[in-house]
Formats: sequence, structure tokens, C-alpha cells
Amino acid sequence: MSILGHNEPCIPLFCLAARQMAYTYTHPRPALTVDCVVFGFDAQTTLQVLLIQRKLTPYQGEWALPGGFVRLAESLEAAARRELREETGVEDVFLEQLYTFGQPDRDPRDRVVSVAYYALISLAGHPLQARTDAQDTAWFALDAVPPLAFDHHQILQAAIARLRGKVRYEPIGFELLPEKFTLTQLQKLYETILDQPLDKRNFRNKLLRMDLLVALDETQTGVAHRAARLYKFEPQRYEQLKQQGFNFEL
Amino acid sequence: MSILGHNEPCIPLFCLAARQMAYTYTHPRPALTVDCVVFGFDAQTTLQVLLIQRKLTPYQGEWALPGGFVRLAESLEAAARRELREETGVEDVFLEQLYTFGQPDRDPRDRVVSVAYYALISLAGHPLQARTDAQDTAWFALDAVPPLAFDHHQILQAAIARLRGKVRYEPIGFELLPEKFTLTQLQKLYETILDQPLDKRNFRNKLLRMDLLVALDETQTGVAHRAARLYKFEPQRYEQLKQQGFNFEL
DNA sequence: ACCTTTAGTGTGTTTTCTACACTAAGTCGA
DNA sequence: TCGACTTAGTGTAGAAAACACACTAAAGGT
Repeated sequence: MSILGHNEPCIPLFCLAARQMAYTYTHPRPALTVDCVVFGFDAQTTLQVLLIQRKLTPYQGEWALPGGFVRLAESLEAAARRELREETGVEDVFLEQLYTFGQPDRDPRDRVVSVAYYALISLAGHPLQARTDAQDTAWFALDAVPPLAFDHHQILQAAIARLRGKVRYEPIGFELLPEKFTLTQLQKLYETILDQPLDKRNFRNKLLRMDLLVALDETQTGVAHRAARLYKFEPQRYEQLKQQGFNFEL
Repeated sequence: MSILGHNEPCIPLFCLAARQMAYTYTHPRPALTVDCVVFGFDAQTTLQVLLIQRKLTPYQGEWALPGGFVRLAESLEAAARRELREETGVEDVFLEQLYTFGQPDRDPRDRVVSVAYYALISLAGHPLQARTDAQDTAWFALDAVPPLAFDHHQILQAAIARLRGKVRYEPIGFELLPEKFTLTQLQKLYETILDQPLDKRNFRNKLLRMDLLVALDETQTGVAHRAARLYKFEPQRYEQLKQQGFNFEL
């Protein structure tokens, strides 16, 4: 948890005792935070989002997106990664800026502007500490998200819309799967995100034609039926093809 | 020009004379600004961007995007619209958030985080005061943009990329044309933005099939050749069709 | 051995995309 | 007023992409 977490009461003060550090400006400044919408996927279940339960007012006890204040010397993305690490243990993930939310009344205490990011991680790949040791951190299926603090519901909706839109023409879905995955898992993922069934043969043909996946000499283990071939995504190949102006529309 | 324009020296102060207003916080806060990339189009010329010339350090004399500090009681979009109005006279335009730029060193004076917006306006529709009376405000063709202050070149590039990407699947191009326009003007606009020639018949068929345009009972005037029919864009029709999940890919 | 479950594969049909060239209507000037 | 010039406006055939669709193969479980 950040020492500058969302929960800190952030009242502008005119006079501070000399022993306390104070920062004074000629004009008032909004507080600046980052919030992260972390999507997780696991072929067994469905798309999930990582939330933390607030311990302090306002919105005490309610669920919220992980996030916190931006420090002076760090970039916005660095702040998002730091908060994610500190609050949930999540590290080394795909992270992209989503939108900046700045309605004057979005935080009842003070003017707080929040730069929202979204992250994609594989639940299978990352056995989250959050899932096990922290009672105040939990995954929620997208269709069972509790009421959220602040305008976090709006941020979440924006993130879902972005993920839906983006997955159609850029291969970011792989970030939600383990390094090695089967085509069926990939298809399930797309079906979950897009919320529509896809034809198995057309899906496979289309993806393999894109030439972004390499078939490994390995198959699934531990399944009670024919084991599927494993594939992995080739980021360098993607960069090459993108340079050449290829399309990756699903 | 905003009283809180980009040019204000923004040094954190520990002690201010009592007569002066001061704002003190327990933790340091970045300054928060908005910057606007204003695109203008005119079928005669090409895509242009609106810049202002800085009068103060840093980057004195260089060109920059219009923008300024966010006030405590206004939303980010309101701040962008206000700065646009104050600095360039531009009002009532399409405006959309682009991205938030927050590298710690993007402003040499202080930590300044900037929420960038982009705007689309019709040069023919808006006879800009900026164009006439202000020597420090000017339109530049996209292929003749001078060096820009701060990271504004990066912001501009991001805006161009966004416009290119977005115009393909959402009908925002109309914002760059006058209310009534010909199909040839519209095609020129798309060719300019996408930087590629388009087939006249295919373009017309496709657009008319989308059912977003209404043909008016009017034609061009003042042209030395057959006058083209005028059309206008139907935003409500667009909303209807969007609801029904239609595609507007060019 | 056989039952159950998922993997893996190809083709014909329909739809969409693309390339392409002439006539119509208006202005201008001789 | 006639001719020259300029841009508007229109349809179709071939190519490519999208779509719908069903059976055999392989593995583990009983």
C-alpha cells in the first residue's frame, strides 16, 4: 500500500507547523492520481477485474480500483506500475493509458484528477499474492462487480469498451493468456471479450494466416481428452508485420 | 490569453507574503494543464494545425499548442474549451480527449502534467479571429510545422495518428467541413487525412449506402463548372445506427 | 473395449471490395 | 451561340474475403 494512497485525507492547509513538510503554490492545484483497471483471464472462468476494498473514508468498506497519488519525480506510467505493485503485487504486465477523469466533483474531499490505465494479465501465469494473502484484494467477474467508490464504475466501463474495441484490430489479447496456450483457449478469450460466439474453423484459419503464432512441439498435459497443440505469440514478428502496414483485424 | 497561461513562471514557494494568496499542501503536486491540437481543413488547401507563438520563457518565440492551467472548479474539457476560446477565439467545436502527457522532464521549470485534447473545425465555417488580428496565432500545414516548444511535437504526432485511426471507423470527418458540403470535398478531406487517393465511385457509393448523409435541394454556387449537390451530415441518424451496432468503416 | 470429450481439418456459397470510363451540366471566352 | 474546359455524377464485372457448415482423430476414464 502506498504511503500516498487514495485514502489519505488531502485537505489544503494554509499554515503548517514548521516541523512538517509543506508545499505551497501561488495557484491552487488539483491532486493527481493514477487508477488501474486490471483485467485477468483464465480459460476456466471468465474475464475478471482486480479490486481493493477501501479501509478509510470516503467510501469506507467499498470496493475500488487500485491506484494512488503520482509522485513528483515519476512518470504517469511509472506511478501506475508502482501502485499496482504496492497494492496488489502485480508486476511486469501489459499496461496502457486509458483516459483521464477530471470532473470537479468526482472526489468529495478535494479536486482530484485521475489518469486511468488498464492492465492485462494471465491469471494462470501470475499466481497472485493478492488472491491468497490479502483479504482486501479480490478478483470479480465482470458481470458480478460490486458498487464501486468514486467514479470507478465509469472508469471500468471505459476500460471494457477500450478492450473490446482494441482487441479487434490489435493482438493484445495474448497478454491475458499464459505464454503457451492452445487455440481453443485463445478463442474462448476472444469470445469472452467480444461477448459473441466465433466459428472454430474460421477463427483458427484467420489467426494462423496472420502468421503471428508459432506452433510449439508441445501439447497440453493433464487433460482427460485429446491434448491440444500449444502455440506462442511472436511479438517481434508482430512488429515486423505492423511496420509493413498489415492489418490484424479479427 | 489565460491569466494562468503556460508562460507563468511556476516555482513552488515555501513562504509568501501574507497579502498574497497561497495554496499549501502536505505533499507536492504536479501542475496540471490542458493543451489543444486544433485541426482545420479547407478544401482549397490541406490539413492545418493552429499554433501560438510564445512570448515568455521558456521556449520564448517558439511555436506551441494553445493551452493552459486547469482551474479548480472546472472539468478538464471545460478547461480546454476555455483556453481555446481565450487564446484563439475558437468556440463550439468538436473536442475530444487525446492522451495525458506526464514525463517528469517535459517542462524544464516544474513538473507539469498535461491532458491533451484535439479539436476539429472547418476553416470555411469559422472565419477565425486568430487568423486575422493576432500575429502570434497562425495556421500551419501539417507538412510545414515549425519546431515546437516542450513535447508538443510528440502531442501533435499523437493527434495525427488518432485522427487517422479514428476517421476510418467513425464519422468525425464532417466536423472539419462546413455544414453543407459536396461529396468531392468530403473525399478530398479523407484523402488528405489518410494520405492516399480514393476511388470516386467507390467512395460515393459506400458513403451514401451508410445512410448518414442527406442530399439537400441545393447545389454549389460560384464555381466555374457544373455545380455539385450539397449534402449535410445527420448526427441523430448516426446515433440511431450506432445504437443498432452498425459499422462505419470507410 | 468402448465411451466421452475435445482437437483438428476444407469447401462451396454469399457478400464485399476493387478497378475502371463515359455522359451531363455548368461557366467562360471567342 | 457555340465550342472548349472543368468538374459532377453514375454501374458493372471480376477478385477477394467472409461465412456457414460436419466429420474424423486422439487422448483419458470407466
